[in-house]
Amino acid sequence: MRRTDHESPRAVTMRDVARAAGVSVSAVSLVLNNKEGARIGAEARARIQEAITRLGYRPNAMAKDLVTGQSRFIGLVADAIASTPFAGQIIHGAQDEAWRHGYVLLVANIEGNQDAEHEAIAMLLEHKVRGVLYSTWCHRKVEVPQGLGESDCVLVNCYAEADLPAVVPDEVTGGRDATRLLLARGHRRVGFVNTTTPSPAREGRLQGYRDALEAAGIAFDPALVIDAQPEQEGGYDAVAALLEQGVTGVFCHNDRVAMGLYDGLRDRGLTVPDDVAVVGFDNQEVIAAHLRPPLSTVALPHYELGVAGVRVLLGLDAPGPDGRVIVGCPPVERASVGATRQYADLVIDGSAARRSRRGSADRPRDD
Amino acid sequence: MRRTDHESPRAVTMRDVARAAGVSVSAVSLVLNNKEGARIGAEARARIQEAITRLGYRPNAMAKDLVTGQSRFIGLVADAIASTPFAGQIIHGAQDEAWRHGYVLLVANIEGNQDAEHEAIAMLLEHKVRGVLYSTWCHRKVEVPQGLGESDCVLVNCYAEADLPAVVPDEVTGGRDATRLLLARGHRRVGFVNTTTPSPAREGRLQGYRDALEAAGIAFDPALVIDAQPEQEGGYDAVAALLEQGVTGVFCHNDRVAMGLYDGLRDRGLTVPDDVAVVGFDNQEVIAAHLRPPLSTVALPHYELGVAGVRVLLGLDAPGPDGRVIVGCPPVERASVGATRQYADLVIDGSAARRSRRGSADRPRDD
DNA sequence: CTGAAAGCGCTTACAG
DNA sequence: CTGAAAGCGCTTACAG
Repeated sequence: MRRTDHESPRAVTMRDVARAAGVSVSAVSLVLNNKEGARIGAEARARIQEAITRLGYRPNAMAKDLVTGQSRFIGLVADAIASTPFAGQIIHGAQDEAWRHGYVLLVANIEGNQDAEHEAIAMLLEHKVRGVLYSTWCHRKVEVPQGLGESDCVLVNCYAEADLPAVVPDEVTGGRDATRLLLARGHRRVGFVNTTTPSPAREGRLQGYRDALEAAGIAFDPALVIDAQPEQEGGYDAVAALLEQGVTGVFCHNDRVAMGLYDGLRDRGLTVPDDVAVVGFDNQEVIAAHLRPPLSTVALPHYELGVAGVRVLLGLDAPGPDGRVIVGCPPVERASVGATRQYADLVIDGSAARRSRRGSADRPRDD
Repeated sequence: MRRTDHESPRAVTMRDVARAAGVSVSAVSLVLNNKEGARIGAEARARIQEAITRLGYRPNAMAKDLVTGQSRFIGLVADAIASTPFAGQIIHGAQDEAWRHGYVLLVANIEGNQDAEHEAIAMLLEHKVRGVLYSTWCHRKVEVPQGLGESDCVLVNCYAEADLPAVVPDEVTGGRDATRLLLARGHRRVGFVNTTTPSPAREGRLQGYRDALEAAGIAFDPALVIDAQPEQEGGYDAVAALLEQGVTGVFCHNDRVAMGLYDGLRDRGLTVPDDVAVVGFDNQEVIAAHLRPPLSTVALPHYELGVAGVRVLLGLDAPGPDGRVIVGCPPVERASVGATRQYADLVIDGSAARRSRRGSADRPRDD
């Protein structure tokens, strides 16, 4: 078993390189950061390069940060990295964007632990992070912890009383587009299985549902809205009430609810989409893409939320006057609403999300 | 909108504290790290404390690391943080354990991007990490990238030709325990839907299945083993062949396959567990805990893999002579095998996993 | 065109 | 019991 000696013989430093190349450390620093002004002789340059590779020199990022007075860290506090893939997508987006600008992510996971949160924030602050992204896996209102005021801070997938920039998904437009997926197939009695949990998702998606109905000239019927726990069990249990109302299409608060609904319908010998068309929310791939039939849904743009969070933090994007950046939730059409008009899943890339973010910027709400 | 000034007026430093308290910086450093030998007067100590809180002083971790010559970073390279919750659980475990020892996780996500991998490793090395955990979401053999040799390195949920310590799940015992869940209910014709993908999971779980049958005195029948793609679709498609063989219980390569199997059985009017009992693998909560009926399965110990990775890296745990640390996969019993003998899910905590890791240490295999 | 020197914020012997 | 000094590995004016 190879055991790398970590009482290493001493790391190779810039001075070693300088000595090996027969130049000063300043010269090495200059070519390393290939500074414009630096006029270093071609052969000196070559000797330096050679020494660097021969000695296997690696710059010391911390020494560099120390002297330049600013670290290249961005802190990311996440509340549930282990329970859902959602936090992972935020991290992925944040990291890609941070990297693009020479920053590195310092991730602190807070699995509902208050003490860990304090510790985590202290840790980030002691590393003199450029700023911190405070993120939640589920869109909600948060109490921003103390110490965060000492640093730049952007909220991601959450918002607060405090006057902090917040990047959040566009629940209203998402709910509207989900409903439209059904209306476009001619469904007129469209049920909505909402969550029982008060949240921006609950209020926003309901608003979107109502907006879509209104735009289609369909009167809102409260009897078609069923509150249920936002899991498979909730969807399953909602089936009876929905069928009683004679719905032909159902918009579910999330994909898990839709999965339960599928089971309930099947138990009654009904099929999707012929008897009842179904649309979910979240685009949780492991479920939505693999139900029978695959589930039409609306994607939560976690990756884009992470990207946008970093951009706001670095001052590359500015939030609206209300301090919000609203990111669109792109619809993903699959077979659960009938023959798809387009067979490929809608592409969810940066440009698409950015487009929808702008498109919905005039509609900042959902709290 | 509050915009924290990041051209900050200059961070408060130890010298500021020293000046404010009327002592030397050494004195401040001493009380800050409450060094044993340090004899600082009680009142000086008090003045220092007061100055620290009044000025809101935060130590600079990077300066500290620089002078002590060792950083408190542990690097974690993950290959798919965004696609599954699995990587998140590894990160969670690694972070908890790292934190416990005063280390902080520097996470680098590699979503299948070779270039990003090189960049990421360079980044970690330049931060002079104490070592790096190279992890995959799916247990497999990997090619360890170049630069990693420059640092201590532990493989997590993967292994390599190279002579590196590897922390991996116990696929064999997992497969055996999953099969036992069915045998214990009296099933004698037990099918196994394995994956088509060659992998330690494929070979190990099959071995476990065979071991369990043998221990129960049941002859292995190759016709009962169906290879299928490891997703819902694979499970659904396997139903016909399984029923043809007259199975009464099925062990599925993973929970997603089990989910597809449920659908296939239901389409034929069969019920779980009365007509066919089902067991999965992975314990992917969002699915397993919410199927109808909830799915018995075997948990992949991602959290514990992360913990163990850090422990091996820090030299707190030693791998076996073959360089492996094998972590157990605890069975989680739910209703899909019939009335549960114990109603609560088996607890998957550190001690349990550690126990099973030891318990299976004499059984290092699966490649 | 290149080198010597100061300094980033700390810690740790070493003097007093 | 406490302070002055050197040094961690860098960068950046500033001299030659």
